[in-house]
Amino acid sequence: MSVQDRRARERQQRERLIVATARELAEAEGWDAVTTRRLAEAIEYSQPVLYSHFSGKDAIVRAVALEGFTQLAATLRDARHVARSPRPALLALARAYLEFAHTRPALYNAMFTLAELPFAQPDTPAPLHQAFAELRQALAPFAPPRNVDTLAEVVWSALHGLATLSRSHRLRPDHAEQRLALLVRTATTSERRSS
Amino acid sequence: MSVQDRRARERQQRERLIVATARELAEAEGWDAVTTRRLAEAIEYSQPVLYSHFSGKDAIVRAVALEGFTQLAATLRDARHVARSPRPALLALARAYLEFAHTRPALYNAMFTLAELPFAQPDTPAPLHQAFAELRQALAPFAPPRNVDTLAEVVWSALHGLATLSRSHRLRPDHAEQRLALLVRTATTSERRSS
DNA sequence: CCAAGAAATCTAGCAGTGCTAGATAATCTA
DNA sequence: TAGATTATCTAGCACTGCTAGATTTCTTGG
Repeated sequence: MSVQDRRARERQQRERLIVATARELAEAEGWDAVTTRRLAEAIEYSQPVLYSHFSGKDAIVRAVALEGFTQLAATLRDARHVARSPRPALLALARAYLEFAHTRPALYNAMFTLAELPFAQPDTPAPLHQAFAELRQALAPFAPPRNVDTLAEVVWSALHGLATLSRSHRLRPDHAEQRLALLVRTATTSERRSS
Repeated sequence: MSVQDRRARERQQRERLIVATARELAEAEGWDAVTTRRLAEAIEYSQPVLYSHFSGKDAIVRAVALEGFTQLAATLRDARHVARSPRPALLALARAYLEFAHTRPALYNAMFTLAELPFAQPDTPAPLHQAFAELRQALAPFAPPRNVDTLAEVVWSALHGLATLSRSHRLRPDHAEQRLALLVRTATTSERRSS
């Protein structure tokens, strides 16, 4: 059985190579540059090899997106943990979110517009749930327990909207900090836990 | 000179036909179905005719998007005017925005993810400015004059985020009303004009 | 160590895409 | 009505995602 083990290991490694290469190519030249031919050439295999790992190009994008959610979750966790009190923690998390979207636009795009990954559903992949959980945690001190999820969804929507709209040049570029401050202020003052 | 006038008129009419057909095809079967061939066939002309009106497919999508912003602005204005006091007006506007995005997903997609239309810039097309102005008006009673634009940008981001995330099944489907209520509540209570 | 079987990989091609050069048809002017 | 201008189409290019069938590589029993 050792032969099959080795083969499985090599397959897995090559699969990781495909996903990593797709991500790098997208981050370097945009998703338009990620064609099956270019991707195959970059990993030094022929096109059909891609289809022995993934059902199609969509599935590759989805894999990149999933990887992105793992990274985003880690980024948010780190940001949340540097601050000690709840409000600075939320501010740091929000800032980290927007910076993630801004510095890795291709990856963010895969996560939110290219790939179709169900979220609020039973079969939600773990990384997605985890990223949302970070936001939820950061907001818990500011909402009555029953409403934390709703607040998290709204704040997440706001962050996502800020990220995408500012990316498409639809928000004033020099007011990012004001928007962030306003968002955190409203999210933390309107729904006090004690209410 | 009457001949040229008639020709210009016919050209303009055909251009409108192209844009309308593109929109209808997209709303009926999604943007993937809007290929230059199918579009040409639908307007009963050959492909190159499209390129005598538009520089490429992108420009057609952009025209559809622009038309969409005109409609959105009108929808928001109507919603805002049915209510008499500021808060119900904002609630109605927000609801109308989300309903617009929900009932016309292809059009909304063209407006916000497919087409590249600069916004917060000197050469922003009028319909875009107008749609934003409606939101601005609805929020004016709830923010100090200096911050209206910032508040409008954040609320718009939240609405856009709610629209796109719920469309990709990343928000709990049965909590749309709670999210809307929470958004309006926070937007209207945190930044009182008198502050 | 070698031949047969199995597994992995590649070559070549399909149907579709956006877009365009050059030929053809329709229209207007004199 | 002939010539010039304008409008339109046919045919094709280079690209896309994807796949059937040939080919090579590896594994294993004798």
